[in-house]
Amino acid sequence: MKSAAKATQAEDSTDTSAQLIRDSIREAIVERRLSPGTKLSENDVGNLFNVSRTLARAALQALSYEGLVSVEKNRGAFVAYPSPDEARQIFAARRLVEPGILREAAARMTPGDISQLKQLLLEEGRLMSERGQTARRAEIKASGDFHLRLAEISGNAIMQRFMEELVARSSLVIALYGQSTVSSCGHSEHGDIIAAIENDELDRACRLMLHHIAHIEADLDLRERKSLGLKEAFEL
Amino acid sequence: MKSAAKATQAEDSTDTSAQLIRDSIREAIVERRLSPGTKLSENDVGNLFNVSRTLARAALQALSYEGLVSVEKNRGAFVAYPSPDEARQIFAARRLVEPGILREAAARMTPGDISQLKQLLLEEGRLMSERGQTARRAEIKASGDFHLRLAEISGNAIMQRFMEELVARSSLVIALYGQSTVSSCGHSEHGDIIAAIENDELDRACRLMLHHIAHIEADLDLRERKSLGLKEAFEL
DNA sequence: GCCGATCGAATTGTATACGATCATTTGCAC
DNA sequence: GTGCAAATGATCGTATACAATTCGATCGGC
Repeated sequence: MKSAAKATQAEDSTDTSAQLIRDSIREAIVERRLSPGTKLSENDVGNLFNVSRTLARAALQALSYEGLVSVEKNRGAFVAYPSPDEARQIFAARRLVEPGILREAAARMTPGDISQLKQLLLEEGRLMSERGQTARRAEIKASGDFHLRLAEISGNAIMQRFMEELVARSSLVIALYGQSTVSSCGHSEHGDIIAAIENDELDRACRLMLHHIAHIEADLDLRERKSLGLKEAFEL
Repeated sequence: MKSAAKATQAEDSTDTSAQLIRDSIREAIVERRLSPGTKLSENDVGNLFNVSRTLARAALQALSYEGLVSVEKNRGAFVAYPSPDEARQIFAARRLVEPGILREAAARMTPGDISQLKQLLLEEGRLMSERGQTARRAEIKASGDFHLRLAEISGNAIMQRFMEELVARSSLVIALYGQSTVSSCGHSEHGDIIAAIENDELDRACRLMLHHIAHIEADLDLRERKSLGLKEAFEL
């Protein structure tokens, strides 16, 4: 069902265990079951997935390359804790590439793609009205999947992988700096973008996308949060 | 001197050996000392760098993530052999991101940056007029460095890393499908772009960049080259 | 009582070992 | 001589073992 799994499966089903572990951990990070800063010990990861440290380590290194975990020499791997500056760069990158992806996707979009995107929106809306942790997590992922699906439709595997990285890291940023309890994306904005595409208003769709990204970013409080483990924690 | 080394060094000098090996191999690929399809056995790589297979493997996996080598399950790692379709995607991605990077870079560019870029062009021109393998290799790298330097000036580390991947993979594509003996980039076009930036003609600079990329791509012969190890090789 | 040094447990860095898979070649039948 | 099958060699996948480093705790000094 999810695109990543489908792609790798179609490839050659040549998934080494390390990649499965990597995907599992990434999913956990994106769904915010793992918080930024959480230590990911090689032993613990290995035990959790019943493999040796070798594979756990490989998975962590791969995640490090995606920017989702940071490995510090001789100290271990941690779920990434993006700095405000990194956060800004992530969203700057999204502003830079998503309009272009949207244009490409719109050019190649079939009626089937559109109805599939609409169904994604429906699902997203359904999850929004639901209560509970699992619904919340599914909603987070669904809102990201909208952007990923566009990248997939654009037909450029390289941009697709890049967007996967950006969406995942965005989730981390939102987990860290997001303010409003309402989760990641303004849901209606996704619908507006689709509508604009359907009406062949490509420029408007791109503007909407930029506004959408700006809207997400505006909900962040990107101030340096020093350790906060000092007196400030009690001065309130 | 080169940006990658500087960045990692400034970071924390926390370079594990695997990363050094990865960088060495990447450099060899970009400079086309390693041809597409060359087998990179874990044993050979390990022996070459006097490390165990563990580290060699880690380096190869990292390169695989960058798309520079392809690892085939139970068969080994090979210098990537991008298909024509992949090649098109690489250049499509560059057309998509480089104008945006250029805009960002122009907005932040200092006089020092400009003179540094000009110096890069000078060096590039000098190498072009020189003869010999080493000059050719240096020229290839220098022409890529122009694009990388722009990404660096843009101040977005994420886009910078992405461009590093795109430039490296472009080098592979050119090695495979390039026709004209004259190496990768039309040198003068780099100068034109700088000139446009200096004159605050940002739109023109972006157009020039797009033309430049198109120009590189136009020099490719992106036809499927089936194995070619059959009778076709002698039918000529 | 508080601060710094030393020791120990835990964790990572790297190497080696063993089982599994794939490519090649040898040998046999036809 | 040709084609298929089994054995052989090389290479990869994964686990385990040992060395190096870090973090925390205990102990001694002030």
